[in-house]
Amino acid sequence: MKEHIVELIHSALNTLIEGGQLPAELQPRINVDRTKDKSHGDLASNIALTLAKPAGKPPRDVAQLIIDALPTSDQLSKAEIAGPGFINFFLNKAAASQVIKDILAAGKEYGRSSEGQGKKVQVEFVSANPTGPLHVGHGRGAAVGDSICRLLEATGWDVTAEFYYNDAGQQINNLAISVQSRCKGLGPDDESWPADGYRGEYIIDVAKAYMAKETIDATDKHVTGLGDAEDLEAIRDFAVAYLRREQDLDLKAFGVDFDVYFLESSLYSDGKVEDTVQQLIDSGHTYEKDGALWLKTTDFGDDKDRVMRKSEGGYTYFVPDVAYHLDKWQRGFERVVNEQGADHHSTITRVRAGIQAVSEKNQLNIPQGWPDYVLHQMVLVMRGGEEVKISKRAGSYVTLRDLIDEVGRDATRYFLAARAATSQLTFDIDLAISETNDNPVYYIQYAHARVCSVMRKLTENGWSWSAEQHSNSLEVLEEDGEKEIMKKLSAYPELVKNAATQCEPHSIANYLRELAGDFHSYYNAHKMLVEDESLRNARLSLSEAVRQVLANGLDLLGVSAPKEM
RNA sequence: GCGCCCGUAGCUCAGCUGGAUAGAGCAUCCGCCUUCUAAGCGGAUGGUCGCAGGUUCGAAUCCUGCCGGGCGUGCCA
Repeated sequence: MKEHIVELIHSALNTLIEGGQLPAELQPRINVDRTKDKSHGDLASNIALTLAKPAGKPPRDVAQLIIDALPTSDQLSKAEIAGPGFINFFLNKAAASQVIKDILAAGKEYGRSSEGQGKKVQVEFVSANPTGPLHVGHGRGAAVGDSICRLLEATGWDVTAEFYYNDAGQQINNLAISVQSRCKGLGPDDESWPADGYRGEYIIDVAKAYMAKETIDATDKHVTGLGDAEDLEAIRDFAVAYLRREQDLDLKAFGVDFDVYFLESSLYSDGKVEDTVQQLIDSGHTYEKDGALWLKTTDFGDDKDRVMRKSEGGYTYFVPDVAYHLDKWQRGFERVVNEQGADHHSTITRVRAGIQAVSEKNQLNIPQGWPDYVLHQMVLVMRGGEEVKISKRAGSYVTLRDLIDEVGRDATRYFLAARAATSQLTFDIDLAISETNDNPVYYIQYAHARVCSVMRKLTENGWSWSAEQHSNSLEVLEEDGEKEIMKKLSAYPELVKNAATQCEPHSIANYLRELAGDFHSYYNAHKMLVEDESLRNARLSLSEAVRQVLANGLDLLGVSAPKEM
């Protein structure tokens, strides 16, 4: 519909230019927007305002010229000047209600598009170290990342959801010695407790399982505890497998699936880290200093160079990360979205610098801004009116599992995805638990259930309705509430495209809240199951269209759409 | 010090590729269940869009400088 209006304006401008009423060199970008206020019609353009100066005429005069030159359209009832020079377009009934037919015909496909052209995109998210349970911050990453995957899939991308396990490095050593200490019966208060040890209670569970020789069935291997507190290697393997399994269970409970679990350790065992280091050296962007190997990240916009290989011989964390991303590129992902916590911000410049150094040398032509990053800000957890400090070492935790158990999967997912990633998020546990009924997600689900309920009542009354038969006589829909809903429904496909392009699932959440509100309001004011058959069927068509869009939108958030509540 | 993010109603947050009187939920107050699920609806109260400049016909939105908060700024990951 927007495109139609743009074409009309375009045509009008051409007419005016040909007629000499507007200067020929105009190359305006024609902007058409949905109006906020219904008195402004359905769609509006500011074209006359932007053309006023180059045309040398007052905006309202330009608007009048354009309106007079508009070709006739069978979809408009009128176009008028408003305010300083906006042109407001009013759709006629047939054009306005077309959206209902579109939705009923498309069903689950409504809002989906082929923008991505089937190209490969990888979304990496959560990527928690297997050193403890997933906490609320990981939950935010899971909710946002999974929604981004769903949005990209809905807009025609070939999506791979990937989880990167940092199962190598110092954190894992800390985990191993922490479990070992627990195996030996030590606690955090003991003198010989390791300085960097994890103090959380869950370490005791891991130690007990190891000593009891339990078998862990992880995604890709089975590990059995040896029960030997002296065998640090065995403890490490067991602990990692144990915690990976716990994380997998949490994610499953959260409704988040991954296509690929990538192990950092595989980059070492496959020689990719060594290979990457060699390529970086060959690129000429490295140097030795103070017994360490440095990458000249300043060649790529960093404010100082960074150590790649420490003087003691180990690599710093970003080196395997560079190797990992080169691997992603080689796997053919021309678009990669990394969803992670904002505390990882500093890695971006380094990873991109390493990628560019290798790309430059091997002429890989990796774009400078590749990969994309979506960084979510911290989640502040409130409990009992106080902030809960999240510290893995101190063992102070709000786990994702706690939230799912206490608040519910749907509400937790909605809550964590409904805010812009760039904003800090305050998750008030008391509020989420005690006022469950006021949670927006139930409000949206209830709207969906209400339509289902009406449909059930319909059959109880001996009436029937079907999308095929009753989506054609919609001209009886002329209440303000009905028009508002149709307008909102027609905005959905564009919303999905924007949300996918910008990686902003929260806009879907907000939209659904508004649509549900419009529907509840309408439902309360107008009876659906009226005696008048044509009005009844038209309203049912509208309701079913709302239900469909709510269901489609909730699916993008990974939230269920219940038939009854 | 430097980099990134944020600052909008009492609280939690939308709105930010500039547009018409700044929105929602919660909280507070007043109403609505013999009627398709009241997990709902209607109404009221509540805002110098952190501050100051600038660009523009037009700024919560863009630019600059301040102020305040968060996260980084490791030969930790």
